[in-house]
Amino acid sequence: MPKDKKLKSEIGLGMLIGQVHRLSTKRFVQNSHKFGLDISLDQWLVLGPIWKNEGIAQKDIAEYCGKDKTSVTKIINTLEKKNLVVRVADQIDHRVKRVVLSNKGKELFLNALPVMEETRDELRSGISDKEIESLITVLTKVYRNLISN
Amino acid sequence: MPKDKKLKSEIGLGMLIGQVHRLSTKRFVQNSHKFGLDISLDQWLVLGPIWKNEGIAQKDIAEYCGKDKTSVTKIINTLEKKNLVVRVADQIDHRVKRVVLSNKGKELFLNALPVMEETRDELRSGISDKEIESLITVLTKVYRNLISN
DNA sequence: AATAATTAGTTGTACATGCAACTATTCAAT
DNA sequence: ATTGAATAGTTGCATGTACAACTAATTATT
Repeated sequence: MPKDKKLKSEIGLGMLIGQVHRLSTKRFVQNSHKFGLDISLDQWLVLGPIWKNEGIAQKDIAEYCGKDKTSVTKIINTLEKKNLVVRVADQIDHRVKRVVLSNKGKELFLNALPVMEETRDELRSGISDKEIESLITVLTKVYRNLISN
Repeated sequence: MPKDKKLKSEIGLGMLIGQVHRLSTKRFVQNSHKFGLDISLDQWLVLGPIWKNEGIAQKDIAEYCGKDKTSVTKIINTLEKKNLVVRVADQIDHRVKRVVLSNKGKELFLNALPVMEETRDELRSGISDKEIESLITVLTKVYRNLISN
């Protein structure tokens, strides 16, 4: 029996989004293993803003990723345990901690780019740019409905 | 600064899906509190097939919800702690456990229907049926790309 | 300057997911 | 009938999220 049997009957939108989210994070990890790496999608997402903005504060990482500050704290704990990033206390404002990539972190980030691309291509396989665009457009509307608390 | 500032710049599709997923599960819980209930979206999702099919086996719940069997085990643990469901060993096949709603569980399920509807309406606010339909169509294609292991 | 409010980050708890390894039961093969 | 494979479910571990309560540092108020 095909795995998508249930899909033929009505799957709620919320459930569909949940499935796609879960499966795509899973696929990313699997692909990272295929490339000999070991990084989760969320770790990658947190690494991104640090790459783009060396010494970014955790608060800004959270905003950038749309994650809770506690989630960011814990993901950075993990990244620090893996020696991918380092926390540096801000000299002026002693509350903020600035996060910097180690050499290992930089290397991993670059090596993970193809993982991202492959996962992206797999997701979009057989789907036209136009469809993806409309998907993003509507999903963005849903997103806007949700962020207005 | 508006919360959706970052959206103006390019947000990856994967990230967008993650945000929508996280925010909608959050919203569901918030709405359940507004209705004086205390249930998570995933607990609700697991309750659904049990409602439709009294005495369903955990394996079938997992398939129905698209969840891992271990996730189902743990969610049912939670539901059982809350006295919403009961596990009953199958008389014929001693491996399978059949799950049944308690009266409290049935009551909660019915009371949570409006929570579902409200959350659904909030998600879809200002979005046409046609757009939602196209969203589901494309998202289903992505889903199909992902389930083919 | 002293008090109060805000802000950045952490910690603990509860919940959800995925993987691997495990138990127990049933089914298949010879 | 016995051995071996498959199946249903559980457990332990690592990861991620949300909320509340907390610390420490900064800013605002008076």
